[in-house]
Amino acid sequence: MVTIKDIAKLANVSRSTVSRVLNNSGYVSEDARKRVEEVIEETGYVPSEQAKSLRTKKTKVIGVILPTIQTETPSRIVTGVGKELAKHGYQILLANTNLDKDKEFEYLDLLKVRQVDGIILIATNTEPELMEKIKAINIPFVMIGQESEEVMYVSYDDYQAARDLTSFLIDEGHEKIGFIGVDETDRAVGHERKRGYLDEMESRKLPVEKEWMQQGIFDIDSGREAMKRMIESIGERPTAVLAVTDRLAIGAMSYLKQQGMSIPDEMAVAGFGASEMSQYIDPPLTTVDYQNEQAGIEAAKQIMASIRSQNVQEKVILDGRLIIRNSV
Amino acid sequence: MVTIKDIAKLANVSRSTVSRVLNNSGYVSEDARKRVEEVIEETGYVPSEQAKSLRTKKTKVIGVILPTIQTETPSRIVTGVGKELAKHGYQILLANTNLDKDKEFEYLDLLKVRQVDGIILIATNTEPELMEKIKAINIPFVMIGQESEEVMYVSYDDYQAARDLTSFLIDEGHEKIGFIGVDETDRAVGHERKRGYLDEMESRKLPVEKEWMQQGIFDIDSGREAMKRMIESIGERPTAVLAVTDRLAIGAMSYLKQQGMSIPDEMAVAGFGASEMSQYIDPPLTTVDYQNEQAGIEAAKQIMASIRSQNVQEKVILDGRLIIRNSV
DNA sequence: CTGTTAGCGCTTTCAC
DNA sequence: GTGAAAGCGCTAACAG
Repeated sequence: MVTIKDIAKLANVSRSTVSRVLNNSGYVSEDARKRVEEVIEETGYVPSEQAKSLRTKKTKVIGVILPTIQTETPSRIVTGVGKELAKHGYQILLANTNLDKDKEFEYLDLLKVRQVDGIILIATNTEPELMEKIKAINIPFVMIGQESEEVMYVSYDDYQAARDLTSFLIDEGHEKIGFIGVDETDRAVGHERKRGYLDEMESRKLPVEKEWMQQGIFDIDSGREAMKRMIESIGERPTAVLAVTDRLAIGAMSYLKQQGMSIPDEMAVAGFGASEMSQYIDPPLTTVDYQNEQAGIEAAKQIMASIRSQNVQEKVILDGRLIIRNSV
Repeated sequence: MVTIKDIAKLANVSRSTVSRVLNNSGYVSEDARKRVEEVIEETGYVPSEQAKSLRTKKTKVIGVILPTIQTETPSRIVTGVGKELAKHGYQILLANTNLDKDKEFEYLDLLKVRQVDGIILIATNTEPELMEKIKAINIPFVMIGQESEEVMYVSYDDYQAARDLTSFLIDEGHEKIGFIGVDETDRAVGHERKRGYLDEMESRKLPVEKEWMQQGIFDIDSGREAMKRMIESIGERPTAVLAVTDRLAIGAMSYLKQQGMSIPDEMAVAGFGASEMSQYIDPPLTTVDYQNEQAGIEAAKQIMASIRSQNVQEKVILDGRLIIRNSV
């Protein structure tokens, strides 16, 4: 391996001088600079990031903790983060919890040990212990997808989007509207979207039956199951259903179609997330586009600003954009 | 920041002794060990991976180069790689080319500079210059998804899977079978799957019309377009179509349904990849499951073996498993 | 069993 | 303008 020492020797200068031309810092005579550059060229030398960061305390690596890489939202976010970071010569160290919450804690430690310059967490919850831990870690940090007073974050306006979508359903003539949610420990998806739905229903003076509110987890099958429970319940049947993710909505549609019900005539369906499939499923799904990639870009920008201790925005809240298709 | 020096001082031993208890190497008296461990506990000290790897030349990081993180195959592979690597205390440094082939070269260099202990490439091609570069980089390396005599790889038996699927279609009574492929620079997906299809057709003495062979790129829309071209061509229409990815197949189905054609009665459709949507689309898609996560695990195992210079398998070829559903 | 010493590859004063 | 020297945090002979 060729090191700065070799270059110095070959160019007949000291290591300091080589370092200077490498970093464009301090004075270097044209002559010396030329010699050094030539030798670098010839040898194909590249300085070791290793050694550099031991000295400078900067690794140019950002740790990204995420719950899974197998669904579209986090994938898009990571893509955005990666694109923005690449512009600054930073890279992503991946920490995939595979939905194991304990690992969020573990990875926080691990990333600290690895001396990453910053951490981005694609969050599924905002449990106090987690927030505590993050503050204790004391590394530039940005959370994506959830809100908390304690940390910097990029989030979506889940409440408003849910209200808008519910409002749209009502405007289309629906009065009995069902809801498929998820656990409320996920504040953004579980709590806020539900709150938006409920508030909008209430402000329009529309009743909500208990059986119309079902809960799933994040997969397609649980959407099926939730829809099944809603349909099989005895009371009045809703004419539309709002699912808090596209996957749940797709599961719901799958069940409805299997039962021979027509969408949207017998049951309108809407989701969240603008998944790729939402436009190819039959009928195409009405949903909310959250610009996930943009969220990733914003988070990366924030963390870069934070690292450079520039003026940092404590929070960025992105809007959802309603995409109206034939499922309603 | 608390360093080994601090621990040494506080525990009244030398840095070497601290290092010894840290790494469980060499002899350390019970007494000293206890003192050191206590101090470590109290201070919450964790050794810097930075410094360690400068010394040991091991970073415990594996670079993963991939074309995109937004489709299921690479996501599943990365999940597998991550799981296996985590067992060994290794992490993934992500290098997402966003389908820009030039970046494969750039990232190879970048990962080298970062001194990663190994590189895994989720490959879309096996161009000679790329293979050259990889060998020049001289870091433990495993390629996934493509084959090459030059490097270690984990791949799928694309040829056989394509033959099997074609054979299945024929067994179901189809004689006129169309094909939606991709560019053959992607040897595995473009070339081998096509070869499997053609060989099987030939061995069964079935003709293949030129118009039955269409080409798309990797997205759903291009599947639609390809199907459209096939349907609109003048000659005889096939009764079944084989698409080399599920997304292409889903695009094709989307077009067929839009045209009011019934699947599988008027046109049977089959894909590759066992995408999640394949089971929820209507009708559920016949496809080939490639155990992508397993491929990631295998690749990680190989690279770990290679790093530890244990006996390494030069190649691992995984089978595809036919999943028969109602689209045929 | 333990400490001393040297050094990984680089940056950064501080003199000259 | 340039070099010498120190040091980032750690490991690994080597000597005792």
